[in-house]
Amino acid sequence: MMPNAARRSERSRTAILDAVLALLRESGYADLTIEAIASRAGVGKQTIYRWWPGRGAVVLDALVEQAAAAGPQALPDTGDLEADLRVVVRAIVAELADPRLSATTRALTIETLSSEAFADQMRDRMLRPQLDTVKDRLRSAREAGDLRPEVDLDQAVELLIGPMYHRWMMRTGPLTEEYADGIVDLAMAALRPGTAGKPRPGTA
Amino acid sequence: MMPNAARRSERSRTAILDAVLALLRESGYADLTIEAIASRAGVGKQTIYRWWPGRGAVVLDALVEQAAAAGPQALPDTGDLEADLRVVVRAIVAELADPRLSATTRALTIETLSSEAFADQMRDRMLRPQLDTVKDRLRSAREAGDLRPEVDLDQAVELLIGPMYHRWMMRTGPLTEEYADGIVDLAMAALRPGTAGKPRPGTA
Amino acid sequence: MMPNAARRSERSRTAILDAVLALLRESGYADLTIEAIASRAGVGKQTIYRWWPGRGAVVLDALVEQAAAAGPQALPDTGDLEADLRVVVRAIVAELADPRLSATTRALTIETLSSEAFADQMRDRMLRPQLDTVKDRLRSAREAGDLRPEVDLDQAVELLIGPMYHRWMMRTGPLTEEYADGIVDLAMAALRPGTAGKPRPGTA
Amino acid sequence: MMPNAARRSERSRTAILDAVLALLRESGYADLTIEAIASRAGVGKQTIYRWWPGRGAVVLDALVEQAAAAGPQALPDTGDLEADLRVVVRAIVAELADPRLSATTRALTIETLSSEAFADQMRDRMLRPQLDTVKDRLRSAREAGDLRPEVDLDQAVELLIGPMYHRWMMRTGPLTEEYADGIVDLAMAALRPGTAGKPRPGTA
DNA sequence: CCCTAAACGAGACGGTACGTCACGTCTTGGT
DNA sequence: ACCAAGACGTGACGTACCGTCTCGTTTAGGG
Repeated sequence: MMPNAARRSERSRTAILDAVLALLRESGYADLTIEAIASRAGVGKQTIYRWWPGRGAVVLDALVEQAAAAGPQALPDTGDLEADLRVVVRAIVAELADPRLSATTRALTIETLSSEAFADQMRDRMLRPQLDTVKDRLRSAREAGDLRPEVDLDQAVELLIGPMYHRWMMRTGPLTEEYADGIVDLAMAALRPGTAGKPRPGTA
Repeated sequence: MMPNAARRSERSRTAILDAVLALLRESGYADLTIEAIASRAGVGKQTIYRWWPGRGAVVLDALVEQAAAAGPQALPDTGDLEADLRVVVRAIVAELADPRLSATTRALTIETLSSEAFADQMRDRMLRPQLDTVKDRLRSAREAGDLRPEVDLDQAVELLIGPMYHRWMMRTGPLTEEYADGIVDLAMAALRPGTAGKPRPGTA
Repeated sequence: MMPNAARRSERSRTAILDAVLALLRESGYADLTIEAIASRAGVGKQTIYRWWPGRGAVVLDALVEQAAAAGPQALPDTGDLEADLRVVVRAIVAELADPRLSATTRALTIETLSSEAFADQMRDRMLRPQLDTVKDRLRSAREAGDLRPEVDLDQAVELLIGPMYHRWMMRTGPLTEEYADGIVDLAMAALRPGTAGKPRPGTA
Repeated sequence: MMPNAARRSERSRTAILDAVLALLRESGYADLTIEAIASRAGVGKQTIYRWWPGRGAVVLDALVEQAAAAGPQALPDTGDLEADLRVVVRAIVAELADPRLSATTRALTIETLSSEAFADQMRDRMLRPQLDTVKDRLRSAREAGDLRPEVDLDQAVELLIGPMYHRWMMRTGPLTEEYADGIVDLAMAALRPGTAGKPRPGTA
């Protein structure tokens, strides 16, 4: 019933994942059918269904593989938090602004919205590693006293990331370097210690 | 070639949009086929294809109609910016946390990611009106001196909205009232005047 | 309920019948839809349905009109039966051999096979007049003693006509002048008096 | 592009042809849709379209199969040509007179008139085998001296068959046993040797 | 000569069937 | 045994016409 993973053909596995990346690049997620993958990979459809539950899973594997091949991208830690964040945020904005590069992100997001099971996989295998690099940098900043100690690090990461993705998805504005810097400015204002976290009782 | 809108049957239009809402409620976006809509509405498929280019467009119309029927929801302006924002943000978080309510948002987001044409429609007809209510509140806050005057209002809105949507989509954490308040705290810290905008040269 | 024939638009009637003939000539019976006729004639579909029960009836009217316009074609009566028959048979074979001319016959035959009501109309309004000219010639031949008196004239006509139509429909052989003459030879052998009608009792 | 006939499912093929025959029996050719066949056969539409170009072709196969199953019907050769022909002609007339039996012939004739490709198939696979049995009998009659040697056998066959089909299609008269005998009488008069083939110069 | 009821063009409508596409499963050699 | 190849049942797609049903707009005859 369950296939024997030991006998799995590495040739097929690689051909399939390569085909997925090629087709994503060429035609976009909407035209990415299982039959197209099988045909492009020179593989039987059953060989795909044997090892993956569906389209989303194959795509995720393909992209994780791709990310792994690119090697782990570390975050600079120059001691200057704002400068370091500027680097990441600019990089992400640049990637989202490039239709070629963001096509895969688009695909993953669609699948994430379509399937809870996929969403969990996606989060743990693709997203979390990326977010954690930022989170680690913020943690070291907190230890250095560059961060208000009471802020939740996860929320802080999302404060940086969320607005960019929102603008990218909804096309509510340009994705430029100036925009990236604006994001960092706002985020730094929110995170920098100097400001009283909650001067609520009697401000005005 | 182009159908004559003057002769359009209001009965059919209404039946179709109602059917879409009913089916969305009952079965979700994945099971929402044109044939199911036509059948449920007691309408020929051609009548759908005559007036809408595809599934996404019908759904968008249905939801816009629904939103319009609910009447324009204004934002409170009590004079206390933070309190007012807390109301909206909590409301949005609550809606996203409810699987029933957020199903349609999920559908629209998928369609937005799938089609540029749809994305533009979606932005202008659904999203912008909602974002503008927040933007208006921020503008009045700026005039009241409750906002650093140099912040871009669009970026400020996205600073509030983006993180929530990101967490909702990527399931990176709980969508609770505490979380909503955390968002508002961070955003207020970023926007509140007291803080120097860019104390970059020589941080502390 | 029933339309008032007195108010009927002659312009429309003519345009419709002309459109039928034009479309039959250009595209054949299979592509002859009511919508195509209406569009070509610059007429509303309802105007067709108001005056005719269906496609077959319009086509029949169009072809009857066409035949009437061509005027009544008489059969020669030179006194030489065989020669006279040769003229008709050759003419019919020539018409059937021409794809252009036989297209309408093809259309009528299809409709005849499809609808009994149409078959009766077709027989009485198109076919009978043609067959009767042959039958009349045979009758005068009988009176002249050129025909075995006991043969049934209807069967005799069909003996001439039937084989041609069969070969035309089923494409069992060429439709040439030699073939036409062969038909006439056989038929004359069957009809000519000299032969004993039924020499059955003791022939061999 | 072309399906691999070796992998074809015999089960499906049989179910489809059986469904065609059943539906033809029950509802006639006009109601015989591909969807009805697929549904009745418990088969996907694509399985029909994979192996046949259209409705006519499936029907032809079904009827050829049916005819083959019934076994090859030979023609009697009692030595008495007229008696033997009377048997076939009466049988054909009887079949044409029965609306149930002739419905399929009607269907095939419509399709034959509609498509040249079908016409060729129809002729070679259904009609020719039937006509050849008659032709064979006539050939043996010629060798026995019961036939004028100069008559073309194909024309002779059509002389027998054509009139019947014409009367059946055009409903120009009753299809009775008397009629069948009349056909045979006329045909025998045309074919029997005693008569001079062409006494044309100087008739009498 | 005008008025009004009809017939008209246009085409939207609820349907049915079309022929195609991709799904996920099943089957058949081949290696 | 796993594989490529691809046939299979399923179901939705978007299109073409069906015959019916409004819509204004001619248009022709009876007052």
